[in-house]
Amino acid sequence: MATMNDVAKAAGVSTSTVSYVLSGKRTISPETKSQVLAAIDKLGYSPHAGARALASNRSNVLGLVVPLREDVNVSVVMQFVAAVVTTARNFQQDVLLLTQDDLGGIERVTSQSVVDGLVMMDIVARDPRIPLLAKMNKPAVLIGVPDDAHGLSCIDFDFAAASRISVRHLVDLGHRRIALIGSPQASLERHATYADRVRSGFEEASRTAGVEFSSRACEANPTALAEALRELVTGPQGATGLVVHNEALMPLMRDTLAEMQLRIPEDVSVVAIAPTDVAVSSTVPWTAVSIPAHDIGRTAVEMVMERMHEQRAAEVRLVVPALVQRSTTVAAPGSSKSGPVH
Amino acid sequence: MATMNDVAKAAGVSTSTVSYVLSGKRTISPETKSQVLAAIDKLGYSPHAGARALASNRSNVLGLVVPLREDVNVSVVMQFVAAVVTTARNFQQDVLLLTQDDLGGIERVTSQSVVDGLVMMDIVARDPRIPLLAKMNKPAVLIGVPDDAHGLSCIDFDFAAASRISVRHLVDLGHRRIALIGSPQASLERHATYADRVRSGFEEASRTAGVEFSSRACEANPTALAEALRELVTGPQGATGLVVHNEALMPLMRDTLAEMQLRIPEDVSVVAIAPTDVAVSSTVPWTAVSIPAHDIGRTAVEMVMERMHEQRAAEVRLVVPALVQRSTTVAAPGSSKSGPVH
DNA sequence: CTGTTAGCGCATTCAC
DNA sequence: GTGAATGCGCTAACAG
Repeated sequence: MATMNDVAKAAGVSTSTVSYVLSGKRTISPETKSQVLAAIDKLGYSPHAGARALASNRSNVLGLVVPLREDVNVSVVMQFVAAVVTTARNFQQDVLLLTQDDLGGIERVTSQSVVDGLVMMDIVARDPRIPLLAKMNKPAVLIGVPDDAHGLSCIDFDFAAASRISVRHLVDLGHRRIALIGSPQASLERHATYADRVRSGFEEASRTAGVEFSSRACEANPTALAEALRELVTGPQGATGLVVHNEALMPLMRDTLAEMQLRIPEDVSVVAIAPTDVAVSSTVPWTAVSIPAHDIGRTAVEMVMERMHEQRAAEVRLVVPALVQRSTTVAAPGSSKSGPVH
Repeated sequence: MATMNDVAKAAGVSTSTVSYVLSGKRTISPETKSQVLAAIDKLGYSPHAGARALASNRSNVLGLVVPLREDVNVSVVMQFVAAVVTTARNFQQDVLLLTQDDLGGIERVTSQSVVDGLVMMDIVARDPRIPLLAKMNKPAVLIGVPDDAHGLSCIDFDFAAASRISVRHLVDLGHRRIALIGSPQASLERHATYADRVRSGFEEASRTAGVEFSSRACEANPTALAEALRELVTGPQGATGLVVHNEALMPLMRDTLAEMQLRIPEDVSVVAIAPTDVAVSSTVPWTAVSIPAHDIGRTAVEMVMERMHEQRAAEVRLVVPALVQRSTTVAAPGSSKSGPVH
């Protein structure tokens, strides 16, 4: 409840001096500085965020728009959120949470200067929030790359490339019939950018390699997975290599295949496109392309902060994927290949 | 960028009039009111949150402290978060996110008046944040009941009662050897209040009923589950009835039991203590005590808001549990009971 | 290196 | 039913 004025009086200096020891925006002699700090300590002073926001025109709060849908993987969302909050703190910023569906919220917090900038997750191809966000005069970064970013900056994992290197890995191992088990139907239908890009990357790389391929969505439950596997692996497709991009399915994958009398990797090789922890937390770790959720979240905040002060051109950053071979991929049955060829 | 003054000029009235049409704190004639609203619309005016916070001493922001641990179930956390954000909006409040480990954050946002109140999740028995929070002069509500609430209000699901009715249900069905599969070890060790209470409720009710019982923690992976089941069910304990309080295990439960040649419910009856969606989203729905995460989150916000203006006594609210029998519990093998006896 | 001072945009108390 | 004036607590430009 003590104000800066109280501190100034107690320390026998002027208000601005107190302000400046706090902000460090001009040099203060060691003596006065220590007197001010002593007074601050003595009075238990802490600055009033609202007053500061009014005078400085900066709230030190970032908005984060998170999806709270059923079909997004919550653990990945949490990783993003954790990364964003942690990074924001490094920039002395707090994080205000907005939900996907609260369209008015974006406009409100931005026009009322509740936030200094925004990070928006789970972008879809033609996202109605983007033109809205672009109008508001605050720095914003999209996690995901929409069809038209309206001049906003984007950061994303290069899902298309992730898909392509997964395909190439399988092809190099001699697999000639491969399949993609993708996100739930709902993600595809709303054209979540990651889902679209994984699929197009998969199809493109498969065609280039000249292998037989097919792909399908899959819900996150054992029944749906079993059906997908029946269609793609034991069925007419007869795939021997699988790319799986569906975090929630990973814990079910091994058991479900086992029930169908299929062994990994002897009968079917599997590449996962999944967050690092999902890929390696299994008893037998997956050959996988890791989605570095933490890095992406951190970078998103850094990009917002970069644009906060200096005017800066919009950019699209894609995080380059890397495949790590673990125990779930081997040379195709009947193939002469004993390992990847480069 | 238009200010209230601009609006006042454009409407040919004074600033205070504009303020009052916005707040509704005094009666305004229809004519002036519509002129003001027209001016607001024309100028695209929106109030500056910082200025409002300074003048009114209210930020219209609630703080929410969420756990970002490994051992908490993220989907449940998300449900709470969604409920809190949604409810907060009904009270014209935004939500600022703080993480568990950011101890200084609680103090910062509260002493700087960044937030008007706080909701804190994942309380442990002797939570170091509680004395800290109690000192700050802002309304706060704990989700969970600690040993000493330091005068703060608490809301929680009555986990002890949930556990007791689960036990009684099994006992009524004739089960004489029962077991509890609980939260991961880490939750128990840090004395998360829900984990402690589920266990004590389980043991108390088992003793009262005079049945054999045992309980143990279980990590959220198939191997750990298999080991727990070997110990509790097929091992010397020979439990025929199981209470499971570990959301992340539920998707694995059926498969793991199947691998061990155990059928539900013929060989073992299972009661789940889990969020509603987890309990019913399975192919065969569980007999369960539902954790109403949404209700709890909503109530937490309501309690904070109640304490925002009027001084109000601290209280502890416990949400009463209810068990819904579905297909995973039947009379014990060899029991004469054909159903629950009341 | 330090002090003085004029706002930042809004809420609210008085006066009418 | 309306207006004028003051202050909320802080920042930053200006003056020294």
